[in-house]
Amino acid sequence: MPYETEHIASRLKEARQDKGLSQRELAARSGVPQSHISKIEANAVDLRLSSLAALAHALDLELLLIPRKAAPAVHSIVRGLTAQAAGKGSGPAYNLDDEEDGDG
Amino acid sequence: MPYETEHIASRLKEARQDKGLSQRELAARSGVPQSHISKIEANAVDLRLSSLAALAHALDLELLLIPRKAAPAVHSIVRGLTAQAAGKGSGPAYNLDDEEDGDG
DNA sequence: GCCTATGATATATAAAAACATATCGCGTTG
DNA sequence: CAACGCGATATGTTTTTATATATCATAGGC
Repeated sequence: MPYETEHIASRLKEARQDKGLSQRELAARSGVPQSHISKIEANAVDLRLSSLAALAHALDLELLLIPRKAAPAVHSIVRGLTAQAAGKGSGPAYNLDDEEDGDG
Repeated sequence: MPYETEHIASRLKEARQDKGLSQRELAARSGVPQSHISKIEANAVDLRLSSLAALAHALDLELLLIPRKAAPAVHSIVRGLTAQAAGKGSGPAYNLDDEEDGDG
């Protein structure tokens, strides 16, 4: 029974687009064929860990296994960094103190 | 060129042992054969994402792709939770203030 | 000693990923 | 209109995973 891998696929696509890369450019960087990247991003293939690692590397991403209960905290951290990167120099500074609060 | 997948293999083994499960017990919970789990934990196979997801689910782990620059902060979070679980009721409370320091 | 459980290894088979290569329809640009 | 780049799709081949099943050496308990 497959557990959710859709989030991996969409995360890869989102990261590629955030970096302004085309699938062909990512193929050149990662060594994974463009046609395969298309399938991967559509979650149309059960890809190998080595392919995922190659794509993650090319997109400056880290593949992690974390305790499920740490996931909310980790998502907050990541969201904070993403917002910081997006609103560079304009948004509020990242607040470590707020971390344990959690946000809706 | 393979990028590091060893950390995934060792993370899976560590989580299984932390839960006091044998490979056969994990096989029963995840649907992945014990002989395959042995290879996976030895990083002797380039496993499929669906297999990884099944194992992660059985071990209460979440598979995440995060920005590389968020990795140190995330590792701190996870270490804090792990220490908290290990030293439940006896060790010091988890200190958020210490997070940014980082430890060697 | 016997029994049980463990993790590692072996064998054979089926299914699918990975790859190379090509091409398509679509949108944009000049 | 032609050219270009995009993502999606197709084809054929090779390699590898995943599986079932069995067995091994080792360790522990009785």
